[in-house]
Amino acid sequence: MRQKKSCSSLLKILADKTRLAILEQLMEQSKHVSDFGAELQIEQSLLSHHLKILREAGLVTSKRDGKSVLYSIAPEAKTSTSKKGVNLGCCILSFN
Amino acid sequence: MRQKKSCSSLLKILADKTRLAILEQLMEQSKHVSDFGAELQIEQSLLSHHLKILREAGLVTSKRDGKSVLYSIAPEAKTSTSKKGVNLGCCILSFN
DNA sequence: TGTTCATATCAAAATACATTCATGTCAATA
DNA sequence: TATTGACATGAATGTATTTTGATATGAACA
Repeated sequence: MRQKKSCSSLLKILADKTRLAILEQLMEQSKHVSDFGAELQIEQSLLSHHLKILREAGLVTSKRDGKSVLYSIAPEAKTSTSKKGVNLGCCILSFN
Repeated sequence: MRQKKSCSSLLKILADKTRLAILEQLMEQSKHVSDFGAELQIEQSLLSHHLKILREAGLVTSKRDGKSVLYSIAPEAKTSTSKKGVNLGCCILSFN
């Protein structure tokens, strides 16, 4: 996480249709950028832009894998519970 | 709740410094509008605007009480757990 | 090394959201 | 019933965020 963020600004990062969908997919499993496409149906550059926001907030990590890049939920953002969730530090979100 | 909202738009409602502070205060106890003032330090009309957004999202309820209006966390937004939290329907937020 | 595939970046345009200010409503009470 | 206190509303403005489109980078491979 580049800099300490307030809880409201962390929530702002989740408060977007696309980014929430990305996180939901990543909670299932790590994915390459091109794998998001099908469900998200957005432009490549927009997807990349949203991934950057998630990366800079420390919610996801990326790792080059040949020509592609593999994205995962950041370890610090993972929840201890078995339910799907995101740990923002200031609060924990649990999805149904 | 006036209309069904997506999870991201519900999160958007929490993703604001002022509204989050309002909810945090209401998680402690119900309050009259004038009681928020001290900690929030915002104009009366702005506070009122934010309360309206929370009301229309179904997160808080209001009830006239003489000259004042009493605000509370909406029953449906309450969490069953003892910890401080908000139930958005699509997900539950738990604060530390 | 030149080309292609996969992804990232940048700046501009579009859209959405927060804030302000003026005014309106509603209940209490003089 | 006129006034005041407490809050709500609406329109205009300011500010932030999202989206687009053009271009750049980096790895693989011919």
